[in-house]
Amino acid sequence: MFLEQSDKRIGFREGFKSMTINLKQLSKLLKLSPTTVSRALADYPDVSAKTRARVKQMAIQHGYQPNPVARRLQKGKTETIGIVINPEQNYFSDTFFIDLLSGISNQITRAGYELILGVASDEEHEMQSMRRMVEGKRVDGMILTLIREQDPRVGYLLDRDFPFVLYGRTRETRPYAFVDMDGKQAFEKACTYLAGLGHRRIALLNGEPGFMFPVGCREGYESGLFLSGLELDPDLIREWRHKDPSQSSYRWTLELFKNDNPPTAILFQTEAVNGIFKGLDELDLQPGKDVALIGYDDLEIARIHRPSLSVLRPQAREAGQRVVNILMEVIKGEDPGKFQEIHQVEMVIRETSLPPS
Amino acid sequence: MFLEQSDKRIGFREGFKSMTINLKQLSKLLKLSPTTVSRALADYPDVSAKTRARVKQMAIQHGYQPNPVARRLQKGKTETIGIVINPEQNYFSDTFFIDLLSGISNQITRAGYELILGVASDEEHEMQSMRRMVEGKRVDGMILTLIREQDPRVGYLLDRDFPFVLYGRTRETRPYAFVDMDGKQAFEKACTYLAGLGHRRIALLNGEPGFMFPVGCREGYESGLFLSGLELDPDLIREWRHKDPSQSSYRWTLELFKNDNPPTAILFQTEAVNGIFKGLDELDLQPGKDVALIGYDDLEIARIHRPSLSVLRPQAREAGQRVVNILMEVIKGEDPGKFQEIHQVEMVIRETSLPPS
DNA sequence: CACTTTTCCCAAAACGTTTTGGAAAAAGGA
DNA sequence: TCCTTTTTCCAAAACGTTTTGGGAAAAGTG
Repeated sequence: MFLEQSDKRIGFREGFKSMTINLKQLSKLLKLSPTTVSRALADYPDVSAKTRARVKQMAIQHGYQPNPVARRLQKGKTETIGIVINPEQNYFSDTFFIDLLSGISNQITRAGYELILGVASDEEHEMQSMRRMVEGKRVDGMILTLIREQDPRVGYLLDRDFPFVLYGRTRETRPYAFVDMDGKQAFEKACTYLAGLGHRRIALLNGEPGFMFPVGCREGYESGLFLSGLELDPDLIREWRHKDPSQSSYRWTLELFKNDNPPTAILFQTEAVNGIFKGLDELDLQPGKDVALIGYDDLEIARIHRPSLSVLRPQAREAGQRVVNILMEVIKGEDPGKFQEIHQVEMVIRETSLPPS
Repeated sequence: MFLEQSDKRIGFREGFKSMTINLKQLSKLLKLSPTTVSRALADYPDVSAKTRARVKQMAIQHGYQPNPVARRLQKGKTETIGIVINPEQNYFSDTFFIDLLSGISNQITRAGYELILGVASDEEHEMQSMRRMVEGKRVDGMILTLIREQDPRVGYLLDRDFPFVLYGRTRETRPYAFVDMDGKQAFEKACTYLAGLGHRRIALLNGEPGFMFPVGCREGYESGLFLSGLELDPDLIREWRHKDPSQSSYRWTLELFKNDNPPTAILFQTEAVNGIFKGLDELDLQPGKDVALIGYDDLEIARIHRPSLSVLRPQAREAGQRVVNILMEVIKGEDPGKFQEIHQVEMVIRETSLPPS
């Protein structure tokens, strides 16, 4: 059994020689038309059960897989989703992001789609990378993460009616699809929990301003204080920076305890924990004993540290899967406004959330 | 000015409406054939300078970009590179990997290619994800990372003559292309440096067995000891596990100092530093003062810790760029055996590499 | 049996490029 | 002027699918 194409290519020694069969060759083998073979494989009802079985068997035997590039051209779809990550916002130290990406990737593969990745180190390159994907017709849809309060990417995509889903939210009046964690509810829960234990001075080390996530965190924090009858003290709130989470949180921790009336508990994003530990250590304060701690994100350090860290645990993997499923609907033409999901965040109480001593 | 296609699609309200122009429409606008327009844009010499300019101007004006899917079909290339990452080997906590990915991505974009990402949580899924890319004709080449001593992926790709480049090396007799860091030389350098300071008991906390990188580390360590006239003590060598770097290194650190003749210095991969710090802390040993430390990889923690950590610093970003450049050559049909690069690793002396006290 | 319906298959077109193999027009040479 | 060479352009084919719009044969119906 030899194939037409491989004959043609004899002596064609440069590059990778594809030894795979294509539709025409397969149909010749079966003495059927390419049409019928294609339709048999796609389970169209207008091909008899017998030939369908025969076609499928032969396809498997020869390891036939339709050339995705040709299919994409014909279907007018790229079968591809784009995402742009930003290494400067050292996002990756979070297992959470890997979980998100893992959920996204699995679901995309299940749909027979591809995930293409852009890496951009600042806002301008992020936009540039996205434009290349969108205007270059390289993707059918975009996934956006690490959303800013004012995020030009969202306006850009809305303007051209291009399918996308946010992991997060932004300030934008037009309807769009998103999956977000309920940071507000999470921080409210953590805050009232600590207050319930008797803590009266609860500090918040929040994420970098300009991004949307810290906004919800702060709302939850304030609401938690309010519900517990505690007063807001601006001195107990500060933000760390993405580019040096540990350094900025370290400095702030030191400052925090210069306060006449220092806190007995801190809420923060686990990413910044190293700086806090370092600061507390320097001040001879025991984490969990002298100061209660609850972090957002269940990173490895939270589990292995002694005392182990109480955390708020977002289900990133499932969120990633939802993002993809929603994006597929939006690509099909569904109204994006219908897909706005806010996921609950679980609280995991470990050893650093005791009553004040 | 209206376009044929947009007329046809009036009322076609589902999904994203492409408002972009294609080659036929552009050539109609220019009153030229598609052939000429295509060749003008590709700078073929058989189109006059004047029309070339006219074509390019019009192309820019209408934002024409050739449809990559159509081009790929015609050219018989996917213009796409694949990579599979494994979140279980929590590789991402390393900024180093992000640097690598960043270099890879930038260079791929520069070449007009795409990077598609697979996420797989174990060896079997890694293989499966790669097979989908290769046999499904979804990529022109593969990049492999986190290489094992016996790595079935390499054999698989060699068997079908498929272009690929390793970041790392493996045990394989057939020639293949790789870019690797000189772990051996790095650890040798660190070891002789410490010995030169007067350390006589130098321990090695190595990476997970089964992977290739730790092999080089150990060779360098042993060679460093030998060059310094020190004897190898198997009690001073242990491996940590990818799935819980901190936990495993913590336990080993405690064991290590139960030794009658404990070490005065430790070589390790920075990823495992948290466990070491924790262990030393528990033993009331000061890092850098009581025990000298040199880690491999310049992570954030190494810079911000006090005392700051001396490290071996691989240039991951540049390595990533080299990987891509080499892969492009291999795809063109160059002999992979020609491309075997071993990059030097720089040593950065900070505060944890003092003479023994 | 004659007619209609259903079943099963296929030729041709289409997706949007690039490449091939000329051909017409312009320029150069005697 | 006539022939050759160079310049400039283009029609058609090709890449490998899926979809469109039938059409022939088989089955059902009276």
